Amino acid sequence: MQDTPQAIPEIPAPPSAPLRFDAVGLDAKLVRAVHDQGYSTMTPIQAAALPVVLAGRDMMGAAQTGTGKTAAFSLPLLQRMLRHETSSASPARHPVRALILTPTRELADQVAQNVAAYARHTQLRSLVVYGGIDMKPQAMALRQGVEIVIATPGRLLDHLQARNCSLAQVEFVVLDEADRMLDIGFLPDLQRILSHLPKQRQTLLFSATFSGDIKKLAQSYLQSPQVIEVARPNATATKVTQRFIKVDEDFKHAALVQMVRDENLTQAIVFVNSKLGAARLARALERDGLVTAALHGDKSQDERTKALDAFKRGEVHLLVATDVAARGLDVADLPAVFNYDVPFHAEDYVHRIGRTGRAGAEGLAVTLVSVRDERLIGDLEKLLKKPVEWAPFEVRGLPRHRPAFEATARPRRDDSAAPPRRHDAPGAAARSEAPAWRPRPAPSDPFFDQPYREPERSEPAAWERTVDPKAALAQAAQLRNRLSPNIRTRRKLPALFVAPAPEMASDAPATV
DNA sequence: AAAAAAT
Repeated sequence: MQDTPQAIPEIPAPPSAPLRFDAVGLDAKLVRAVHDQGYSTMTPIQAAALPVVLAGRDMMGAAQTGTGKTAAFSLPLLQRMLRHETSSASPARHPVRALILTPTRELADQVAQNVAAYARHTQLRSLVVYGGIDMKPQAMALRQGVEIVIATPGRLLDHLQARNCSLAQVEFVVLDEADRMLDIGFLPDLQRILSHLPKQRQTLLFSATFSGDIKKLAQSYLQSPQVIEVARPNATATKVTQRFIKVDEDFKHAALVQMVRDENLTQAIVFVNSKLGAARLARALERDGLVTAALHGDKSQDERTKALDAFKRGEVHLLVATDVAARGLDVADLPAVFNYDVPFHAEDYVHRIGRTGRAGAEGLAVTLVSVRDERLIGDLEKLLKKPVEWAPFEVRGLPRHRPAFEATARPRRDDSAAPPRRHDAPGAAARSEAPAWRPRPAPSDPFFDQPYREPERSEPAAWERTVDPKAALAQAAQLRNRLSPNIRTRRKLPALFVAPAPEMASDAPATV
């Protein structure tokens, strides 16, 4: 492993005029496919990654979400594969030559669709492989022979064990959302997969976030990699308006509904931290006249697919999801994201809010912070390298519903001894003038006491290339605003109607 | 603390 790789290919400086796909030596078949998708000029990450991948270099690419990472690796990868394109029908002539791994099934599907679109005019075949669905069709397709496999780790290992495919001929590996793929939960599977691959190969890592630790770990899987960072690493998209509001845990539901109404939102993803929480919240929100769907790992794959498709078609107002939906998912024109819970890992915040404000569009990200979420805010500020700005917010009236679990909650063992819980009687709470959000004495609270300190940022190494973030964003915005690939016409939603609860008739804020 | 990914 070397620290200072030689023979660094020339990377184009941030182009003053956007670089066109037909002006960078890509095969005409690929250019045609790109044009079919409605693209003509490259985003900065695409312009930067292309020559590196074409030169056969390993690379680590960090770029904001929604800036075209998938095309950034698939196009040059396809280009390289085309040099040895074969049209033989024999499976032996169609070994798996490229492997793309993703952390969720939905993302695998999405990447596969993009790859297939870019490869449509070539002889190269691609296949997506993941769990939760019948293995047989996948096995048959693998045995027929495919050059490109897009997969989640578990099912791929299954196929390897069943000898449905060999990875001995793989020339290219891509880890999408690489930092997630390298985290402790995925690492064992990943290592087993990588052990099937030849040492001699090209490895590409992509993500919007790379923590320092992961960067170090990643080095051991890469050979003298080129690191490409477009915009500040770990940065959140600047087109997304971020709003943090303080709200009592019991009033989050009401706050969410109120904001959806006030902002006239047609759609939003609502992120929660647990699968059970997602299911409960989705159900509870239905009672407010909102069409919701839950998306989490306890659902069957069929349900997951249906939920996401319905949301993408615009038939669902609110998609209540766990972090299964945090990364990579491209929902066209999504106006807003809510963090009903503050994510456990700060990077996930970046990924979550990256679902909105994509392709240069405006987006709104609202994070609901209760007392129990507060300690996570510190981590977030460290990652964002600035203190969060609290937006003023008041819940008008009172929550219409008790938390869903109230109805079925079993009495606690020592229920008689326990002090009455406030959410047992939300109405009573207000009548007795209990505050919805209890402002705590800020000066004495250690959370607010800590002076904000700018985290140290090491200078990027000489071989790191940083593209001007402003130019990058402007370019991406301009590009994707004009062209809208893969955007299906959205069915018109019925006008958003949230039945006002009797308690909400009053505009008097519940806050004291 | 949680979620994801194989069944």
